[in-house]
Amino acid sequence: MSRSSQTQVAVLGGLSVEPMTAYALREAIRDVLGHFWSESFGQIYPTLQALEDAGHVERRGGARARSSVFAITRSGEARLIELLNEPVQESPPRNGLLLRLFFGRVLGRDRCRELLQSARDAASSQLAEYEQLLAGLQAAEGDTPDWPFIRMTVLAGIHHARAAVAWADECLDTLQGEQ
Amino acid sequence: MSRSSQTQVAVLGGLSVEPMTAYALREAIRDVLGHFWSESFGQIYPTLQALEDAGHVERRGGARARSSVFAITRSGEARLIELLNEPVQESPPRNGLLLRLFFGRVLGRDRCRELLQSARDAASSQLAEYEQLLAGLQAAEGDTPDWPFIRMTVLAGIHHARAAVAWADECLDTLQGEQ
DNA sequence: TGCGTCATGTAACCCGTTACATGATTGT
DNA sequence: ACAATCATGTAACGGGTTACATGACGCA
Repeated sequence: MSRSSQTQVAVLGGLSVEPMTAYALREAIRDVLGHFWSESFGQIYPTLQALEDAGHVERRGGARARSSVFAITRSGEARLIELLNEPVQESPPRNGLLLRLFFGRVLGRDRCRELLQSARDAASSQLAEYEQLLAGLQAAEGDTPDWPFIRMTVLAGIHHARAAVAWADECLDTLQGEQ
Repeated sequence: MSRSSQTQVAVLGGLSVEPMTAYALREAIRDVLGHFWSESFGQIYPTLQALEDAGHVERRGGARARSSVFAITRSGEARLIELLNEPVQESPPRNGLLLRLFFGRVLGRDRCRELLQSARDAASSQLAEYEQLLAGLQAAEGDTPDWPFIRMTVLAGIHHARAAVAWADECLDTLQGEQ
């Protein structure tokens, strides 16, 4: 049951690290989970409201304060565990780059080469970014109990980026011929 | 300009291969582009209607026939090229598996291991599937001008699946310790 | 005095899926 | 005759983004 609110996972998870305002929560999600998750204000505020109504989070600093800090409650922690245990549901695939390449005959070889090259460049610089991030986080969080799990998410980015670079190179090779 | 209708690319692209009914188009998209793209009936029918109104496709077999075949027109081909040349816009990331792993401390080591193992299994069998698909397509389409481009999309799947397996293995290693 | 950032929310909109209603064709 | 599949569409709904409206606080 429970209507898919994966948003609740991000929100409750964020608050499980430390209490914060909705605004700070959004920044945390953007900055920390940004590589594999995103939420907008339009989702966060209503979700927090719903979670408060359900008693899963509590508002500190006055119900009508200009700046209210939210904290996760006991029942919120239980709810988070429940949600984390629900089966992972992935969204239908929609890869604009592959869609374009598939119709490459129509698009033209040159334009395909350009697309591949810029995909390669993007993946390559992202790879460098992730590697730096990993080193930085290792220094900052290396001792916390969260570290092994944080590391996994960055590793996923690294593996993915490496694969993208190798793929683009292989494709560029096959398009190398004249004409 | 032009509101993002990536759906139009899939539809016009499909019809650029050969004329077909809306129903067949949906099957083609599911079976052929399925690894990286998806469209539902609720998208395809209105899109075809809009494209017909714009003169980009034409309906053959009677306007009110029970089974009308759509064909791309000259202006539709131009439109397709135009759309293919628009910048690739990717949707915001939303990876449910990484979201769960990130909060692995809350989820628990055992459950994380399970998630990783089933992700590994899925990727591994997908890899085998892609490799078989590549061989099959090579035999069937190896001589067509579309082949190099079709191949690229399958290669992307292969690289991605291999990376997923390697990543899951690496993560499982770090979680191997007792406790 | 005024700018930038922190902060809270809402409303409009868009994209897309699911479910439903309907009926023709084909094979057994 | 009937079941399965081909075929066409629509309506309801849900999830999510963007843009907008509003205002406090700190600082230069």
